[in-house]
Amino acid sequence: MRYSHQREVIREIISSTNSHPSADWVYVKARKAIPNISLGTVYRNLKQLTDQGTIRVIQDGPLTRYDWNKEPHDHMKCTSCGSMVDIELPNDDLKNIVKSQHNFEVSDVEITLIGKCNKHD
Amino acid sequence: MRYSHQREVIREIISSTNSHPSADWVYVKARKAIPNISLGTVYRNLKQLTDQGTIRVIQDGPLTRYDWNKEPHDHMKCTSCGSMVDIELPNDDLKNIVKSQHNFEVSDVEITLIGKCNKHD
DNA sequence: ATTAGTATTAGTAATCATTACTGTTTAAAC
DNA sequence: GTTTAAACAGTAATGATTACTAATACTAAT
Repeated sequence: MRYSHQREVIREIISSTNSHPSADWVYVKARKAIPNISLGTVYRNLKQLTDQGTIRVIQDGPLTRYDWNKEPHDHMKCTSCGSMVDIELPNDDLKNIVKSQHNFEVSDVEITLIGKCNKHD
Repeated sequence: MRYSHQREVIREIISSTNSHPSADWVYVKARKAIPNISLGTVYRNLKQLTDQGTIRVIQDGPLTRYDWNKEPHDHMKCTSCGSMVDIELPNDDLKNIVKSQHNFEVSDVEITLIGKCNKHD
């Protein structure tokens, strides 16, 4: 893939946060570096970066978010503050269950825990 | 909530399938019973049925689907045929991990297994 | 360094799913 | 039957995403 300044800026924006930003959030940030960048450019590059495995997509209900952390991990979503936090959970047991009981070959496990984080005790 | 023929038809359509249909799929089906039913009516009633707990929403990537099965359960999504199949998985271990390690009070656990189902060996 | 070729861009229009609005219809309480 | 508010059909509006197009800018070959 050919170098582009816009893509590099977008990649850096996503790499610099743990907040799993949406396309629009990236767009607002990107405009501070490149004021006339186009929203279409943001979407196109997010797709390219996803396709080449540089970032990954996570789905938060109907909202699409992006994540630089490609290590296998899951998420906790807080219903009070809306934040989505990374967490590592074991899932070998789950894989084995579906493999043995349903003959379903698992390539990926997505776990989201919904609840209240420790800020809202 | 007041009775409505439209809502009853929509509820029956969802209850009659395990395919976790989208709003549009329900709309197409509903028009066979009520040819001039409005898409807005479908959405409004899907929301009402969800709010009153008669059906539940499941998120398939950016696509919103509906499910009559309110028992706690998870889903297997086949990357070959796109089907989404119900499965019951234990998740007490996961709840305990996040409770003890992150002080995160879990109200709901959503697990989606992505892979190939037994039709595509 | 210049050129040529093509990927990428900005800007805008189009699409898709969903929600909001508005005047009309209808369930159901009196 | 009359009344009243909820629900409706039809349509417009919204928000996220994708598609289009002419101009721009990397990059490899000259």
